[in-house]
Amino acid sequence: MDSPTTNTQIRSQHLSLIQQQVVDFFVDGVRVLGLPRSLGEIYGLLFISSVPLSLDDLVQKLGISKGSASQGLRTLKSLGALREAQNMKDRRTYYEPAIDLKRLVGGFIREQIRPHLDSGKSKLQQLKEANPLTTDPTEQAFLDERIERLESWMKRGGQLLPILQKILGQ
Amino acid sequence: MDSPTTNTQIRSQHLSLIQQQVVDFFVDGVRVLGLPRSLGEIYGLLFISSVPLSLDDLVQKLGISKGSASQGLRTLKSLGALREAQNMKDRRTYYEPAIDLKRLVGGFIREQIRPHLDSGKSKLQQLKEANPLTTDPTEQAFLDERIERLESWMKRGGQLLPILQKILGQ
DNA sequence: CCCCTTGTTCAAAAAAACTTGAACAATCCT
DNA sequence: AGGATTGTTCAAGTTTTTTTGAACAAGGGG
Repeated sequence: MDSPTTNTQIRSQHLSLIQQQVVDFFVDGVRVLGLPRSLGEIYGLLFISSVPLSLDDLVQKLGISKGSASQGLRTLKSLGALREAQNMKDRRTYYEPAIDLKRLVGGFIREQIRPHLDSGKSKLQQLKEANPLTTDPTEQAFLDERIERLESWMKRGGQLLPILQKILGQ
Repeated sequence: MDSPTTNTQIRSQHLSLIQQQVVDFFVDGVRVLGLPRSLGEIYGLLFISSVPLSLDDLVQKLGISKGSASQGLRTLKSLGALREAQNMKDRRTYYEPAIDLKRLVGGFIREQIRPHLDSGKSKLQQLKEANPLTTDPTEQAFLDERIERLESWMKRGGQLLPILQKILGQ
């Protein structure tokens, strides 16, 4: 609910201007999607790094806590937004961003949208079952009409997702 | 970032079961869209009311404050999600929900998505201008490639919106 | 005019969301 | 095994967002 000009204060001295700008860009981006800023910071920095980064790299360069970095990485993993790069020298895990839109959009839909759509559908189902039949006929007709409209909205939402993926996925 | 099973406690004794369920449904719905719950409550109650409601009706039935109702109505107006019904008897304003998806989706895109897309595009522009040319050639090529990718994402986002509206609008 | 009703504003309170950091687990290395 | 390194967990702290409510504007109507 805040404006897109809301600003982003810098929490780290360790980033170049370009890195800082890209991180900001993604911080805004994830905010639109309703995800916490740390996800945007992490993904943004990975996105603009030519080499994979470890958890510690993220902590140091972004100035965030280990806890945040760990949880952020976990969420990004679950969204399919990262790859683990194979660790050569040391036993740390290094991360690279997934950069194909299809994968990113797919993960977001799977993790963030589908569950809500599904829970919506089940609520709607309950709602239909609870619809009482006790009001007067005009009111009843009104309720039925509105509930039907909700169903049609949900159905359309369901149809939309595959189309979305198709359009955005290459 | 919370699960779809997060629950919604009832703040009002004045709603029928079906009304309560529809309100809940929309509370969840607006949450997905990143809007405050009061918007969902207000829109939900209007949606399932066969007669237009006034600000005071909303305050009483939903058990929310006048301030919340007033601001919620304002935001819903700006989203094109309401109509003001013409007040016959008294001088209150009565509200009805806009129920065609095209209008709702259009308003949401106009008010919530476009501004972010635009601000993203301008950030990206700045970013291109700031791109330093001071790093080594390999790194430079990498940065250019990534920035180009961001541009292509934004472009695709821009193309998507009209398609979305087309699909959802009837 | 003055009062009463309706609605808006915005600072402060409350709630929700996110981040931190210290304790803990897991695993590697000698 | 013991110590060191890497990563996870989660209660408590912080920040952000939302809601409240009291003061205020607007506009009848008597």
